[in-house]
Amino acid sequence: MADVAKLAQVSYQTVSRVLHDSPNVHRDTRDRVLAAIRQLDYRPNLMAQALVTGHSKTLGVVSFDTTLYGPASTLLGIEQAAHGAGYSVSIASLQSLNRPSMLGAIARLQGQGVEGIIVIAPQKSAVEALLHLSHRVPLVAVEAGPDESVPVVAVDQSAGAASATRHLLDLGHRNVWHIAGPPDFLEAELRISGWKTTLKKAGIQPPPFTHGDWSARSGYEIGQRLAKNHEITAVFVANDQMALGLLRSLHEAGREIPKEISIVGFDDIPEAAYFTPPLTTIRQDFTEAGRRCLRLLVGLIETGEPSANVMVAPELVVRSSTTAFRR
Amino acid sequence: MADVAKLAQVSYQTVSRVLHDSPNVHRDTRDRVLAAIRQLDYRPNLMAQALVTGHSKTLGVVSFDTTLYGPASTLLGIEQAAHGAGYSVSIASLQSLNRPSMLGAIARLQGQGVEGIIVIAPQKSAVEALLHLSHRVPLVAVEAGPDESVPVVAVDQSAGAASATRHLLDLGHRNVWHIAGPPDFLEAELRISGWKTTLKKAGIQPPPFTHGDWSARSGYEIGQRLAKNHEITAVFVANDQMALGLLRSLHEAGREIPKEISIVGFDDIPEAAYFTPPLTTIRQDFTEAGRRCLRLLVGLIETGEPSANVMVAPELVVRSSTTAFRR
DNA sequence: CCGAAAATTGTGAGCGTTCACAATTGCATC
DNA sequence: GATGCAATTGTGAACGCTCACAATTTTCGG
Repeated sequence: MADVAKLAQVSYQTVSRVLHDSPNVHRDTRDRVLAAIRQLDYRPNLMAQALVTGHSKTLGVVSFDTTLYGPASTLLGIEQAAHGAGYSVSIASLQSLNRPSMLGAIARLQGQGVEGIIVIAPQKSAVEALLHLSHRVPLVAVEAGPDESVPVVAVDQSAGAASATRHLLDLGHRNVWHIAGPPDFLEAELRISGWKTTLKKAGIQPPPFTHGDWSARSGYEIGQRLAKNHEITAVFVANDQMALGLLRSLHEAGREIPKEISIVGFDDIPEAAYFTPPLTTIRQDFTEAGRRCLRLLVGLIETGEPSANVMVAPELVVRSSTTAFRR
Repeated sequence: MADVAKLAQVSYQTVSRVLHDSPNVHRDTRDRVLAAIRQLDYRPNLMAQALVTGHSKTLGVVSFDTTLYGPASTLLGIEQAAHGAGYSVSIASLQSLNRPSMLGAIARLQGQGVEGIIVIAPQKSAVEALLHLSHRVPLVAVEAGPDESVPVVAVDQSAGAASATRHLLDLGHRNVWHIAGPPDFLEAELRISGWKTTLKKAGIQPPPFTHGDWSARSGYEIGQRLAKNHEITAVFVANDQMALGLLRSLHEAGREIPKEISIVGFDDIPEAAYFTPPLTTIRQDFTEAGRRCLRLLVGLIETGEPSANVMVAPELVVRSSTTAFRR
């Protein structure tokens, strides 16, 4: 900066003024400084800036497995929105889901001087760890349930599950079976409850269900068991990958989809439309959720405290894996 | 830090010494300082540290679409390895693939004070933009081809394509068709050349091929055309998503897989084993590639200049989408 | 053409840390 | 008991920037 000042024959302060386009600097001076900046290809040192102002303009994202479509898309949404809002994004991925790991990741980010943190880790154990934070940082969580202490952006899982179930019921199915996500996941729980509630409202006793682990493999294995039960005409699966596995095991068992069994997934991953058969599913707009998260967090940072939790509505996408039940 | 010094009745310098466990500090003093640090829950300000040392211990990752399985896994590998090496990771995603966008992302990261940058953007246009960097930063690219000017970590695409093709040939197929990736992608090009070379070596004239865009949709559309050609008995598809689309269109056209047509994909995404039928494919270890990248970059940063490019070997995974050709 | 307000520019200090020294202490040696 | 050397601790300056204020110049009503 001193070099620029020298070249433009002004003080370093004036350079700083030009950089922040403060109003009280003469046109000529500004032009001279700007020229010097360009000539020297000067770029302000953000670290120094952050040191003195106390604002790093950096956000942290803690996540568990960014390999999955959902978290990856959310991260993308966050990054894009952050860039738009003038923030940069630092990531810290969790190796395991215990409290020390979560606290460690957050501490790491704080040490880096982030101004706020977004947590993408929808496991109950992860959310619980958030309640034991010593240092107060602005923090927003994705899909962390309606907890009082942490602001949250979430897709309305329960509504999504309900509309999946209702869709199947509307098609004439007498009952809807369910393959759930892992018990530790809030989303899994909410989808179970949306499914159960819808069935009960229709006067139907929810059949037993099994927990998968989100993977196609687990859907496949659970499917092998379900395939033996010839009462089943409709299954709501808690995510598209497990639905894929289910599709495969039913196919192997010689059951025709959707003629014999209708299936609804959840997420609408890009591949879902090309499964055999194309999967009816519930679309979640992960990227939008990421953007909302960011807006919430920036609000928290810049205006102070409060902000209402945000709910993103999911949407039923009907394809060929569901059809009317003919007795 | 001053507070800690006061509480421990030493100078700030001594606190700094304890923090960096320099050898020449008395046991008692060290204990006193450590106690003070704990009592005040003091954490050094990394920004200040970075400002004075010039080392931010931060790396940047530029990527185009972290929503895809490959880049997402690579990013995960990078982050984990970075954490292990004491670096943190900042991300910048490209909105589009032109040079200004790439240069902007890099500039943004540099402004943040990153010590090195990893680029995950295997498009030719992206790689080309890297050659026009003004500021010299340690930089490593993933899958950027054997370019002289940028160190690269890559999976041996050509070898992977060759082993896919050879596998099909070994099964007795007289020819192997190909669905390629988008022309702008180096990986797509290398897979084409691996495929062509293998065919030619076997004395076979490579049939015409089509470019898809990696998506299941494009595989589906190309498949609809291929389905009409009854000469085809084997197809090597440049990625698993397009293979999924192909599977679907062939299925719709009533062609049986693998009885009538054998198919090999590329990537081995987690879902590939549960396609109908389970997909024979070439596994790439993206996470490992990410780790290697990081090692390369840290080497570049810490030791100075050189370091050989790294090749990661892909691996053929045989499942049920391929079978011996019976004339 | 004077004085005051406005516009423009410059100066000193400090953000939290490390570096390069300088200063002090302890302890064994002669 | 003086001498020297290692071990330990402290001091000033600097990293690149912004803040608060002071100093200077310009502008303009009367």
